[in-house]
Formats: sequence, C-alpha cells, structure tokens
Amino acid sequence: MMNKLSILVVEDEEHLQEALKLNLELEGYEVTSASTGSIALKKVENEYFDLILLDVMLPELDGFDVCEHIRLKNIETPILMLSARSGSADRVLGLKKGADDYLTKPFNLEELLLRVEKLINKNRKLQERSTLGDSFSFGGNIIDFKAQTAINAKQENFSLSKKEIMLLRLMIEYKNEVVSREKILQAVWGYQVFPTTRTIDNFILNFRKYFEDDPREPKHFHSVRGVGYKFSD
Amino acid sequence: MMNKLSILVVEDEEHLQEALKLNLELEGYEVTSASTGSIALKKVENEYFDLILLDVMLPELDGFDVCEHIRLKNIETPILMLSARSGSADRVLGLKKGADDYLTKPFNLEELLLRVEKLINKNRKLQERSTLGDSFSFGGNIIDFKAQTAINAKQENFSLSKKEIMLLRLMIEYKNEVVSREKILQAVWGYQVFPTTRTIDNFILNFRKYFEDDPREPKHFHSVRGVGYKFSD
DNA sequence: TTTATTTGTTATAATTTTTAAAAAACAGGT
DNA sequence: ACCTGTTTTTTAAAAATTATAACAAATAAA
Repeated sequence: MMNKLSILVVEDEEHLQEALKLNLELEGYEVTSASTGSIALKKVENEYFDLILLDVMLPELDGFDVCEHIRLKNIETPILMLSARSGSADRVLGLKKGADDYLTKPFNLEELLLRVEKLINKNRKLQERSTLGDSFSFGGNIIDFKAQTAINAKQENFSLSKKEIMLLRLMIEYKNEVVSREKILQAVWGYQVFPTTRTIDNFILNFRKYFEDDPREPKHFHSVRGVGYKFSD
Repeated sequence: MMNKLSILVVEDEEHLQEALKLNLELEGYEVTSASTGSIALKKVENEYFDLILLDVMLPELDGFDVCEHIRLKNIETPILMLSARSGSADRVLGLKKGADDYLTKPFNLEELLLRVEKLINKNRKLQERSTLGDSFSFGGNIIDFKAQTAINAKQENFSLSKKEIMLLRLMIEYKNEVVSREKILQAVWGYQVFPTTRTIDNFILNFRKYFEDDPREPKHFHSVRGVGYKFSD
C-alpha cells in the first residue's frame, strides 16, 4: 500500500500556488495548499505532511512566524522556505527559525524539485535536525523535549504539559534575550487566541517552582517589568 | 567486557589537541588525534569512531570540507564542529554540510563534554531504532512481532492484530518519546484514511489491559494530554 | 459467523484560564 | 531621601475548558 508523499504548499500568490501544485503533482506528490499562515498552521496541526513548502511573504503571519510556531509544537516536518529577498540575513533567519533549506525567488523549477526530493529523503533516513537538540540542561535541571519530562536539581522527575514545553522551548531559544509578552502570546498561543495576560505569569510561576533553587530569587527565569521575561543559564 | 567509545579529535593547534585528548580520556573515551584534514579523512575511512570532534580552522582542507567528504562517503558518524567564529552563518554552513552540532571557541569544557555525550547517545538511540528486532520485552511482557503474539506478565498467551502490531512497533521504536496522534495516524493508518481519534484511544486502552499491571495506573503506555502517547519500559 | 476495527456517548481527570488579593516596582512631588 | 498614588507582577485558589478513559454499540473484514 504505497502511499503518496504529501506536501503542503503555503503561498498566497495564486498563480505560483497553482504552478507549484501542478508541478509537484506531476512528480507524484499529494499536494495541499494554504494561502495564509494561520490556515497553514491549522492544517499542519491536524494532518501529517512529508514536507512544507513555505513562502516567507504572507499576509498577517509571515513565514518565519509560521516556521517558529511549527517547531515550538515539536513538529519536525522538513520545511523548505521560499523568499523573494536574496539577502543572506533572511536566509540565516529562516534557518535559525528551524527551516531546513531556503530558496530565493525567482527559482529554477528543476532545482526546486531536486531540493524537495532531497529534503524528503533526508528526513526519511534520519528524522532529526531541529535547531534545538532534544534535551537541554541548566543549573542542575535537565529538560527532555521529546519525552516532555524534566529532572530538577533535587532529582525530582516530572512531566511537562504541551504548553509548558512550548514556552520553555521559546524561552530557551531566546536565552539571554528578553521575550515580550506579545511575542510569547504570538508564538505559544498563536494567532487568534489571546488569553488574558495573567496566564503567562502562572506558567513562569510554575517554572520557578520546578527549576529554581529559590523561586523568590530566580536565577533563570527573570521578569523584565513592562516587557516580558528572560531566560538565562 | 564493555568496549570504550572512541572519538577522533581533529585539531591542528597542539595545546588544544592535547587538552581535548586528556579530558576526553578522563571521561573514559578512547581518543585518536589528527592534525590535518587529510589525515583525518584517512583515519575515518579506515577505522570506526563513535564521534568526530572537528575544528573548522585547519591547514589545507578545512573542517567544512572534511565534513562534506565524510558525508559523501555515507559515513554517518556524528560530527561536532568547533569554530572560533561565532557568526551564525558559519554555524548554519556547518550544519548544512552535515555536522550534528556546533560549538564556538572558546568553549566551556563542561558543555563540550555534555554535548559529546549527548551526540553519542543520540546516535546509539537512532541505531537502536532501526535495529528493533523481531521481539521485544518489557516488564514481564514479551512481544513477538513476527508471530504477532505476546505473553504478558500473567503468562497469558494471546495474539495481536495487524494494526495492534503496527502501533506497538511504532511506540516501541519511539520509546521514551511522545508520539503525536498525527504521527500515529500517519504511520499506522496512512494519510488517506483518517479514523476518528477515539480509535487510537481504544488501541491504547487494550494495550493497557494486555500489558499493564494496573491499567488505571499505566507504567508503560502513558498518555500525554493534547499531544499523543508515550511508551516507556 | 467470528473477529477486528471504528464510532459515539458520558464520565472523569488534566490542564488552562480567570479571579482577586497582596507584594513589588516605579514615578513624581515634597 | 522619603512619601504616595499608580501600575505591574506574584501568588494561590476557584472556575472553566478540553482531552481522554471507558464502555457499549455499530460496521467492516476475514
């Protein structure tokens, strides 16, 4: 029961979307399209894809945000980014956010198809290569992102919820940088859903209880008044 | 007789080479050194290593080249790159050439050792994954994948259905990692057929009845709310 | 038919969000 | 430097929400 390999194309420009779909289908892939970032995110959450072809320039949520969001959710589907800008800053940003490859528009169709194939095969061989490894340790604590568990300095072993893992991932990715509340809401809670702001505080409160030696005097989870929070090891 | 894990250190600066060798040996690794890229390549071709520690700045053939060559030869030994340059462009290049991790000099020794350990374990885990044999046992249960049968702790002998076997295999392959519902659906049911998510629950429910001491307090088949399930032995 | 798989329902439990009071941080004026 | 009013964060507990467990029943497959 050889199933077709599936690709999600995220592209707002209709012509290009059509063209990509057509060509990929000709290559034997099952293609699904999304024309905005939020639609793409919904699809990714509910369906499995072997690859995501992601344009950077999208209305509302841009490609970088979509990419970040996908990785925070522990979804490791390979992502190939497309962008009109050829500057290396963009390329690096894309790769940092967890994209696996990056192609500048206008691109050669042959090359695109080649890269698509390469990425899919690479992923089949060894599914890995996330920017952040699958575990991270700081001050006697060890977090295992894949198992969604942690061991703290007191050798207590406990498990973490989905949102906790996402927030931890985000803060660790931005370690030593302040992450604003808006950014957190955007990245962890996503587009539409905005819980009242105390929610974040409660998560931080718990992190301090889990991981800080003295929760009153946090060494890792710092608050930055008026802005947000900062993680440091 | 447990064999020592072996590491190849590729570093031209003598002091650092010595220091690395010493510290890694203290950790119990068998260390081989190479001071140029071409020597390193020769050694890699003729000998097995569990990990390669590779400096980017080398005379003649640089670290990126060495890395690329190794990967072209289909040698999948994990590579940890060391570089003096902290720019993320280098990091990205390194990872693209097939390095598994990247560390900037000057580095903290603790961190290096930690990453070395992590990489070696990761590799072992991956190898284990593809090597999952025809049978597997945990907590008094024995599963025979080929015969599609199992014996549980109560010595009851029973047979498993095709889907049950597939799901078991998947979960055991990813033991100690959370496997999302999407991934399960993808792997066991394929992309076209999407049963409601209750179906998965029912399979897990049965596994618990078959294999758990107390199905109410599962020790092996854990649910991870909002994500999926996790097997652990 | 018999067995395996899927669907539908309600109860239960885990997680997230809200609420609200207390503490802390800040800014301006004295 | 010290109040004082204001804003923001911490905290804990209650409430709301949502996913899963558990079971029964319906389909589909063998």
